[in-house]
Amino acid sequence: MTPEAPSVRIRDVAERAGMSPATVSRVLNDSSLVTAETRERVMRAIAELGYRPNRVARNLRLRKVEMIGVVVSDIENPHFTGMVRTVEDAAYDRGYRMLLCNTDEKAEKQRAYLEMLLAERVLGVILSASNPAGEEIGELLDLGIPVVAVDRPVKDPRADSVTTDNLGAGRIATRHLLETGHKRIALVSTPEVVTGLERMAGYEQVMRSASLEPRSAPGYSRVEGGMAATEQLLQIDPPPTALIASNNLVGLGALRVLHDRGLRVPQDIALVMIDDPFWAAILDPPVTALAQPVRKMAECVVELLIDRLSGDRRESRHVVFDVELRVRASTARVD
Amino acid sequence: MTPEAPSVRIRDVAERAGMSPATVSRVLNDSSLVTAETRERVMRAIAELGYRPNRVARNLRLRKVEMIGVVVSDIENPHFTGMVRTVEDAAYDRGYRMLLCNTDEKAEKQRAYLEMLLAERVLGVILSASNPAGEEIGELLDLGIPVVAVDRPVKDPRADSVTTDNLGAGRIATRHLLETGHKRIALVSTPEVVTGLERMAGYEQVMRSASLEPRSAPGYSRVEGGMAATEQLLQIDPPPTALIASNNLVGLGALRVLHDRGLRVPQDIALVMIDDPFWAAILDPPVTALAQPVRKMAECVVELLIDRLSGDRRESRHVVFDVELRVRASTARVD
DNA sequence: CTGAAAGCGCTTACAG
DNA sequence: CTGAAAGCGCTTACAG
Repeated sequence: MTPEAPSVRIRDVAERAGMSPATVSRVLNDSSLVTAETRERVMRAIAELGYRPNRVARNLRLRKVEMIGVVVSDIENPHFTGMVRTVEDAAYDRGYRMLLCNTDEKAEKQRAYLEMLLAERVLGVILSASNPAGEEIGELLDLGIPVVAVDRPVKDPRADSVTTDNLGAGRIATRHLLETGHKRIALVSTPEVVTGLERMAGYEQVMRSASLEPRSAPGYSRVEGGMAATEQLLQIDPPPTALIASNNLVGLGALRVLHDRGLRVPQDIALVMIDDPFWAAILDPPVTALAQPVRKMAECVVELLIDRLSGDRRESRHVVFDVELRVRASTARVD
Repeated sequence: MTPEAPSVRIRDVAERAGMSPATVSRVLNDSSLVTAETRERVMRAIAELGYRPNRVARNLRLRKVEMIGVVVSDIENPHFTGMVRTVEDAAYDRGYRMLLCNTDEKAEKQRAYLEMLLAERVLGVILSASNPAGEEIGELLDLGIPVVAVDRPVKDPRADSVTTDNLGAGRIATRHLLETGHKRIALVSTPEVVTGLERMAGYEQVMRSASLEPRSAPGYSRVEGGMAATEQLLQIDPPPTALIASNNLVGLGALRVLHDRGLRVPQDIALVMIDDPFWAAILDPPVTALAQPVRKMAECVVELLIDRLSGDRRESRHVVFDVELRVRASTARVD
């Protein structure tokens, strides 16, 4: 490695080629008004010097950055991983790059990241909010940087949003279990996120209309949390005959505990999870799941963003996707 | 949204505060040589105008960007997801941001992304190479941007690397099955990546020393590929009594096919997978796995990078981690 | 078709 | 402690 790689600049290339920086810039930007011969000379100089344009300078000059910020609360949650992947794909095709931020469900980290994205003047932000009321969201919008909320809406009405019908998901899961003959149905909830609260509300509605008492314990969106909550719910006397897991991670935790306790699924206790990660169908036993159309949602998110970037849509859009019940062995009727 | 949010600049703040831009800059950068009163006035002006510093300009001026690039081949593969997450954490703590790039195992995408990272003049790059011989790697290093290869080494000797003992993994998996009494052991391979080739080599070595014929089919690192390869291996006459899956995704694919075919695991056929994703222990049945210390590896990667950034280590380092066999039901001895 | 010049929004060495 | 000035490395409107 050379001591201090003296970055070669456009000026150096210009000198070498016997041209002005303006001309070199034109060559680099495929301007049509440049002779084939000039282009040739410039290209040669570039190659000889190993010149690499500095995009930071370009970005400053053009006052824009071909980058979008993607802020999620847990990149390890397959739900978000799938989202991120789809967004990356779509963004790449359009020449945008992705700045990925993981907030760990912390308002403070969200704040820090959004401020950074704002300072970097990214083109747009896709946000699964840890703090839906964060002021930085408004500041981004003030600066003309579009924000698309995904999975969870944000407070600022100027942001677009793409969400799923979480209330519906909670209801469908509960109804499915009622129809399978269960009455003591408990919920491993994820109450620290709105989606979890909505799912819980759906569950409680259906339970109450069936004159049943809702019971839940918080799993906090992690495998370990799901385990602890399940342990707790199994203490209830008499214990539940069915569990609803509010997301895939707490679902996995729940299943692990059921296994550890030697409980058979679905004979001793049934299980439904909201979310349908790619490994749900191959668990022991395959788990009945409420699938969110993650791909479609991500595509919708990108479209909304692109739309804002290229056009001048003024009104905000809010798209809500339905979930789909996929019945598997974990809720098979036991006669 | 205002038509064209007229970004407020440091100069505007200076005017408002009756100060020079230099002073405002000093306040922003916590320079000690500024009066409390001046600071006060500047802060007020900032608040009144809703000023947000433009980092692109700052980056240009300082000729550095507090950002590191992370390039992986498949963000959806839990192996990389865990890696990315750990790296993000460590980077965040140190004030660096992460530009995440997904190459989809395509040399062309790798090239495009590395060029972008180079143009953006990121501080450093963490790379799980799709193309270990990519020229851009050398170009980054030429520019003084450190590169740490992870999971797969790269050709340029100036890059650091953090890998696992894949040859050993292939061997251990095979030996474990031999010890469990199997002879017809087949491999669902991932030959499009070096790690896969090494694992295969380990498998073949052990098979040959036991005078057994190695048999494998390529799963190309995806669930669907794993399914196809497994179908193929089951055609062999007589069929294998045990399978080794070269990574977690093809392992999941293999298991799915075994289920679909009504084959019992391990009674009809045993399964080991290299990689131990968080859901492996709860599959049907729990799958024996070779765990890579993903967390530790990621921490090591960050350390190597930081080390290069802060110090002036000249020689490159290459760290190799061992895998750990975790025996579960999928390879239980069947008597 | 090409160049000189201005400017994107910051920071900092140099004076005072 | 504060300011004027130069400069980070580009791009482009304006002349020619």
